[in-house]
Amino acid sequence: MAQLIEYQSSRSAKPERVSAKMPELPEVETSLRGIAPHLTGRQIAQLIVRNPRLRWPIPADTAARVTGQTIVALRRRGKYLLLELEQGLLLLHLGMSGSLRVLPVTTPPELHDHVDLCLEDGHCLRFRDPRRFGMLQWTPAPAEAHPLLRDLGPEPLGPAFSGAYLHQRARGRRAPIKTFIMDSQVVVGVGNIYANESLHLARIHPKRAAGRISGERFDRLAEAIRNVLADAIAQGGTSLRDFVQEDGNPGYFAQSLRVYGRTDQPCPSCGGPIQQCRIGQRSSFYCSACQR
DNA sequence: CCGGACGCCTGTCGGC
DNA sequence: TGCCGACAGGCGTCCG
Repeated sequence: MAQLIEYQSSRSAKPERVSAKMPELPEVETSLRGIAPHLTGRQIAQLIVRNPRLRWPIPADTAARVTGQTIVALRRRGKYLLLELEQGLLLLHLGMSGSLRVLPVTTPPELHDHVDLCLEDGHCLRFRDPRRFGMLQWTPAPAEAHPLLRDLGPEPLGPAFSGAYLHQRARGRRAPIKTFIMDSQVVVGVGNIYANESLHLARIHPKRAAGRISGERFDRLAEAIRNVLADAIAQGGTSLRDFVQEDGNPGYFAQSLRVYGRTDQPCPSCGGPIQQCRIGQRSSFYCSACQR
């Protein structure tokens, strides 16, 4: 099956959509919803690791740790997927090129299909990750105690996240607001794409110092972040069935974008040209008329 | 404590 | 046409 949407570089003539190859929070949530019905309550028959060299190497004893265990529940924390087992949990991160599908174990693996979590029912959860920025780790620790999860900020769609919260955390911070909201200790799940989109929606300049933004504008920003993420999750619902196809679509979805990758194109609000700059080593896009 | 830079990795694309 | 450098990005880690 042809790729649904082709990737458009930031300087190309008409980039309106971007392939959802970059798992941000909505993609992870969509993955969770797609795979959970196929995994919950199932027993792990085998773990096949074809290439253990991900972000951190998959320890050699991981298969022994998880084989025979039942997957009790699946959860998401930030961009981490948590598979709760009878003993311990499996942490899974998609990095920036990871994707998950549920397939018959007989489906031949392709290049970059690094891991199969095989179930007793003849299916497997297949993890593909060309750039290998993802991770898979078993840990006996409860999620709250794990070093990678312990210091994470609140969920942007949860009750602890608000403009008042952001305002309080930003006090004294001189970092650009874009860097600030991409800090997972401040709030989880806001990657580069959605940071750009949220700031445009909230009409805040991405370079503005976080500590110099009013409470009112933080209210707007918190709402923008929630709306942008919730909309993307809602779009993802339409492609859930792709998770059980074996013909290559990883089940992600295309996202319509206001500013990301749209350098020199008209701002959707005022028609002025979208600007591009670098903030914290990341490409940033904004409208210099709308965002202050 | 804070902020900025770096490195991991591969596929894609522009330029020569 | 082929090669090569730049770029994309999450995020832990290191350094000033």
